[in-house]
Amino acid sequence: MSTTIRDVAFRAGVSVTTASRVLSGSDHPVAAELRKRVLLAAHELGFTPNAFARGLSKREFRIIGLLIPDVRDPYFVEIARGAEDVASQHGHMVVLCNTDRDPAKERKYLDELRAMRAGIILTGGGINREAHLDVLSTHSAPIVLIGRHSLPYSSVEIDNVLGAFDATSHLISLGRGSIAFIGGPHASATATDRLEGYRKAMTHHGIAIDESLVVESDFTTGGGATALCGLLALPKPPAAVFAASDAMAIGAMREAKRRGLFVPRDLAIAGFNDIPMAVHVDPPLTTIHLPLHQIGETAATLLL
Amino acid sequence: MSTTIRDVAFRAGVSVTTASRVLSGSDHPVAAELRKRVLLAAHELGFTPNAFARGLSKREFRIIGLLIPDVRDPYFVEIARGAEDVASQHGHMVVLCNTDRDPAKERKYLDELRAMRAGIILTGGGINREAHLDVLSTHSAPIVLIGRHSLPYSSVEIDNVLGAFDATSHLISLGRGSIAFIGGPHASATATDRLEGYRKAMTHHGIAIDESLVVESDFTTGGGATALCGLLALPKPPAAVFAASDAMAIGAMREAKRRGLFVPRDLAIAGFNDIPMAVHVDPPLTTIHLPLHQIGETAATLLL
DNA sequence: GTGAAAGCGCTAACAG
DNA sequence: CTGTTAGCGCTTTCAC
Repeated sequence: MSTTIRDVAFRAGVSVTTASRVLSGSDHPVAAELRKRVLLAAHELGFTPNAFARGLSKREFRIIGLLIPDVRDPYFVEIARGAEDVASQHGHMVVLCNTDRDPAKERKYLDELRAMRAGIILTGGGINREAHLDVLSTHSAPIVLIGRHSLPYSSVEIDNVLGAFDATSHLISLGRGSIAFIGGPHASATATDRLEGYRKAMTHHGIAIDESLVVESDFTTGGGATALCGLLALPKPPAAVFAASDAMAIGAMREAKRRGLFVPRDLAIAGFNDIPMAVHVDPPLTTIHLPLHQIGETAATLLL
Repeated sequence: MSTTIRDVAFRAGVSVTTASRVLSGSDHPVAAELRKRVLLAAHELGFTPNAFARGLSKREFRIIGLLIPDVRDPYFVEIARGAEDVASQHGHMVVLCNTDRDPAKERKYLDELRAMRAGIILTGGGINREAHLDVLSTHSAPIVLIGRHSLPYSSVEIDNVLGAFDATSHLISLGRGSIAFIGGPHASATATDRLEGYRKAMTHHGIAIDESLVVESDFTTGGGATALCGLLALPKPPAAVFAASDAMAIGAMREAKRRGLFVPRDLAIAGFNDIPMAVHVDPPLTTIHLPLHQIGETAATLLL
C-alpha cells in the first residue's frame, strides 16, 4: 500500500487540504513554515501523488491514445515519436495502440481509450471508420486525425496527390518508357491519393495510362516484391515503377535484383515516405520526403 | 460531462450498487430482469465506465510503462510490439516512454509511471540505473528488466556473449585476415557482452587481438560509418568487421561501398540483431538473429 | 437478491 | 492563511 497524502499531512501535522495545496502546486498561499514541513514529510515518506485520484478529482487525465496500424512500420513510428515528443513535453503520456488495420482491434482500443477519457490520435487508413463513429462522436476527449478521412474531426493532412505527381513526373522525365504504379490498399485514402497523383502526372504529360500497369498492393516489402513479379510477367513489362511506399519500392527493388535486373538501368524505381532505410539500399531509393516527425508533433499539438 | 453509473442506475430504476454489479461483471447474483434493465440503460446512454474511478477503487490500473531509448530503433520497436501484443491481450495498455538514454528523461518517466502505479518494463543500457534505485525500489507495481543489469529485479536476458562469439567465429572461418570490432557504448551491458564474445572467439581461435581494431561506437548507422572511417585509416586496416549492431554494420557497409570497396570481397561485415533492414541491404547482412518480439512478450508476461 | 453507506486518494468550494 | 466538508465515479462491505 503506497503512502497517501493523508500520511504526509499527518506527519507534517497539517490538514490534508494544506498538504494538497503545497503538493499539487496550487497557487493558494500556504505559510512558508507549513510548506516546508509538508515538503519534508512528503520527501521522507517517498510520496508520489496518485495520478488517477488526482485525475478523477480534476477530471483531466493527461493521456493520449495513439492508434496506428503498426509501430514497426517506419512510417508510423516516426509519427509516433513526434507525437510522443510533444506529449511528454506537456506532461502527457501516450499509450501505444497497434491496430494492424483490424477493425476489431481498433474498436477494442477505442473502447479502452474511451474508458480512460483519453485524447486520441487516429491514423492509418483502410478501416471503415464510419463504423466507429458512435464511439468517436461521444468521446469525451478531443480527437485528431492524420490523413484524409471522411470524419468530422480536425486533422493533419498530407498532400499525397502532389507528392505522387512529383514522383511520377520525375520518372517520366527519365524518358525510359512505360511507368507502372504499385499502390496501397484501395480502402486507404493515402493510397488512393497517391494513385490520383500518378494518374494526374501521366495525364499531364500526355501519357496514356496502361491499366495493367496499375496494381494494388499492401504497403509492405513483400507486397512490393509480389507486385513486381506480376508486372514483369506482363507481355510488355514496365521500364519504371513508382511504388506508393518505400517499403513496396524496396521490396520491388530486391525482387528486380534477384531476377538479375540492374536498378536503375533496367528498371527505374521511385518510392514514397523517405523512410530511413531508403538511403541504405543500393542504389539509394529515389523517394518523396514526408515530414513525418513533424506531422506527429502537429497532431499532438492540435490535441492539447 | 460523460455519463456515469449513477445515470445508468437511475434510468434503470435500480441502485448504483446493482448497476455496478452487472456492469463490472461481478459474480454477485442479480435478477435477470434488473440485469436486463441495467444493460439496456447503459447501452442507451452510451455508458463507458471511468477506468480511473474503477482503478482507484480497485487499486489496480492495468497500465504498463515501456521505457526504451527510442522506438524508432528497429531493435526496440520489435520488443515494444511484442510487449504490446501480450499486454493488450490481457487488457493492459502500454505507455510509450522514449528516454534517448537520457537519465533526466528516464527519471521523469519513472516518476510519472510511479504516479500511475504502472508496471514497468525497463530496457536500454548506458544509463546509470543505480541512480534511480530510490524510485524503483519503492515502486508499488512490478518491474521487469530486459538485458543484463545490476538491479535486483526479474529480467529477460539475452546471451549476447554467445551471439558475438558465433558471429566472430563466422568471420574467422572466412579466413580473411584481421577482424575488427565496432562496439556499442561501454556503459551498455549489451555492448560489453558483445565485446566479450568477440574477445572470447578470437582467443578461442588463438588469434591475438589488435586493440586498435577494437573501437567503441553508439549503435547507430552514422556511428558505424564513422567507426569504419577510423579503421580504414589505420596503417593495417582490417579485412573483416564485426559490428555489435546491424545499424552500425549497415553504416559501415555503406561507408565501405562509398569508398569503392566491394563487400564482402574487400571487407567482410557481420552485424547483430537481425533487424528487418538487414535482408534489404546489398549484399544482405550476415547477422545474429534475436527473438526480439518474443523477448518483449516474455517481459510483459513476467510483469503480469 | 438488493441497496445504503463507506471508502479509494485527491482537489475544491466554503467557511473561519 | 488553514481546515472542514463535499464530492470525482466506481466498488464493496454489511445489513436487510
